[in-house]
Amino acid sequence: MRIATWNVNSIRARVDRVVDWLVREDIDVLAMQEIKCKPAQFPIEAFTAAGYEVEIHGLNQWNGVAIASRLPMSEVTHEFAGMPGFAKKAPVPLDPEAPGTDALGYPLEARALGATIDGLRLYSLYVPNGRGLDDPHWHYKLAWLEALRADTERWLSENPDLPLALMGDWNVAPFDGDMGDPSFSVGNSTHVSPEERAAFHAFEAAGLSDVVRPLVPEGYTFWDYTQLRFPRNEGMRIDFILASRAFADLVTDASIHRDERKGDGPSDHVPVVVDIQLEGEDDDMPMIFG
DNA sequence: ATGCCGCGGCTTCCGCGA
Repeated sequence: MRIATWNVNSIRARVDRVVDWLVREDIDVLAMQEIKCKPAQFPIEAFTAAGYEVEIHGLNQWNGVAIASRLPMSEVTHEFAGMPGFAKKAPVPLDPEAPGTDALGYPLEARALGATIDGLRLYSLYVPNGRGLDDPHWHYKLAWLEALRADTERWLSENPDLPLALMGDWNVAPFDGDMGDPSFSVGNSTHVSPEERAAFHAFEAAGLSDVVRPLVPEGYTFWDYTQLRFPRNEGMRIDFILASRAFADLVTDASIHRDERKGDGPSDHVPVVVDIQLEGEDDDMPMIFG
């Protein structure tokens, strides 16, 4: 079974590239971020024709997450408990009872989508960008990560053997080698501040691990469109698959599909893939006899 | 301090992204 995550930067602008890649790479499940549309605008027909069903969580032209799967999806959830919302200016009045708002009354954004597939609990996540170290959005980012970590800890305390994978655009470069964009300076920019890195590494204390890095130690997953960042390979590693022990034990391979940043009309992110071997699942490799 | 690119929309500029 091949599971992937990809920030597609508008599914309407990218649908042909995404579906071509799904088929070519024999992907079973794809967690997408930044679909940038509402469900009615999502080009679902192209996915259906290729044999995928799609769950979509999109509220407007910003953010938006989806999961495409060849296998049935169940227990589909939007958001997670305690997920904070955001607005540049506090809504007037702040009404926690209003639909689509958090406990303070701030509007929730479409940044998390969960589904159970073949016993695996999978999330497509789009962590807030942060914008700047003195920006309210940066505090929102930290609160959002902390709420997700608290939920993760609760899910795993209730079910320690849960095969859980949190997949997506984390907007954090956890190690110095993950940051190759010279416009970011470690300690003084978003994505590489001590606070963001601590918020990311707290998921390890909660029982998750990066299941791609041990198999793919090097490589970026994002390159800015401007300033020749891709040809100069000045990118960042910010897209991750963090998984519970039960999920990590199933992983047989992983890859970062750097070539998807090439050619006409690429996303600024590339897909990150894990291969897993489920109990009783036929190995995808052909058996060689004799 | 801004544009560089690319996206979407109450579109011909602006907000946002990382």
